[in-house]
Amino acid sequence: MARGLTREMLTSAALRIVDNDGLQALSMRRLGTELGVDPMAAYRHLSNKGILLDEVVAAVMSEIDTEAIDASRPWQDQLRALALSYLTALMAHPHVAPLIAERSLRTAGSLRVVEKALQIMTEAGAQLSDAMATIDAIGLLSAGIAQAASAAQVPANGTARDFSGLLPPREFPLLTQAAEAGALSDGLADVLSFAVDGMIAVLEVKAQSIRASDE
Amino acid sequence: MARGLTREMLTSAALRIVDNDGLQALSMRRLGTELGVDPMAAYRHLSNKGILLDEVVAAVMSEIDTEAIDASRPWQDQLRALALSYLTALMAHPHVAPLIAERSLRTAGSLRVVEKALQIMTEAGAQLSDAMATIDAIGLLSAGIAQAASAAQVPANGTARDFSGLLPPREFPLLTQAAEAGALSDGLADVLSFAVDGMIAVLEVKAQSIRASDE
DNA sequence: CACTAGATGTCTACGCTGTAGACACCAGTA
DNA sequence: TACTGGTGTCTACAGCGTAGACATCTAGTG
Repeated sequence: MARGLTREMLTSAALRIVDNDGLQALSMRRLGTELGVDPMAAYRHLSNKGILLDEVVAAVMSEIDTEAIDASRPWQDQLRALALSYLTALMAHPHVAPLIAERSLRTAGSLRVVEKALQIMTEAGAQLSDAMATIDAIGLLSAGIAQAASAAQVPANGTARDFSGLLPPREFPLLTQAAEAGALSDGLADVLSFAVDGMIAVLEVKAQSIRASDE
Repeated sequence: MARGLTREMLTSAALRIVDNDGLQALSMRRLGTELGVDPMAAYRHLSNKGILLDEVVAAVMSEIDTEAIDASRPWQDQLRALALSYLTALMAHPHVAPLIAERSLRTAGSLRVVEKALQIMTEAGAQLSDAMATIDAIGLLSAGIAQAASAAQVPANGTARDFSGLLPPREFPLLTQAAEAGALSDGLADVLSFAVDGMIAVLEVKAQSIRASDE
């Protein structure tokens, strides 16, 4: 009867399944098999599958390392580091990304990170609403990037991706050029830093103008 | 026997179902019911459900209005307008957003938009890789925003969202403040324009420095 | 020590899903 | 008129999440 089933065992087994075989592979039956236990056993610890998914999201979120950010560095670097930590955690479990995007980006587990980011930016003189926008953008972008990475890995049952060879150069000259330069599928991660740099630029300008009007 | 079933009828019925009742409501059986036809009839026109979903994505993409962009305006405005068109199309069908995020952001239907955006930015002196990054960011952010909007509408089967009343102010002072200011759930759409403005700023600076080194 | 109450794992079963395969019919061509 | 290919229908299968009954093991109480 294997009396020792716990929420943590279920969560980590679930995460293992998702990491190895993708999100669609995570069924309650598969989860049971993975732990050598009846599928229904999970329901003694988790009232439904949704809760299990929340738990998986929380597990990934808990891997984000906020302590590694050096508070002595300029706020711009801190923000960049935080964004990178976030993306890194997600990219470690790309198949979880759809869950993160779907189940709100601010589930309990990520509150810690959000608070940290707010702190960095407001101390730098940013307005709360701008800081929130920046955070949302970082979260959404990271989730999107990870999701794209996940989708690229899984064949995704009969969908026609990868038209690399077959896009008509007449109609799409620039796209063709970009594809040939490899700018399409590569460097999706650069998108985040590009966007973050952009938002930092805006925050800098705004903070400066506020400081100027204060004097 | 209703001899007149077409791919378009199936696609538009599917989109109607998704818009009204969410993505999880779209089953082949439901699709059949919607059209007063046997569930299996759809398989005469679409080899599997994945193709149907691709078709739905394409339908939404086709609603993006690239012609409405005024070429006489400065490129910054054009880019902003394009981003807004993209988001608007997605927000018209928020429940489709997960599909768009999952099935690559550059399915056939959106190539047109991507090419247009590339054109705007390269004519303004941007490098192709930077332009691609900007486009990816716009696409991912729009999809993320729409997805968040979709998730907020659907109760999402037993997940604990909306901790508005119950987040401990001691631990999360800034978050609490932001929540009280309503900066959390409102204005997700502002996130896109904030990020776009940021990336425009970066593109401007880069273009300027390139022009300077040319002389 | 005996007994009980609760927690936990197991089993069966229901209605849902996508879709394979056989069948029935109808339109157009030879 | 006979046939052929396209289309809609029907049945069936394996898989899903999970409700509800049952069995068993553990801890606490007298």
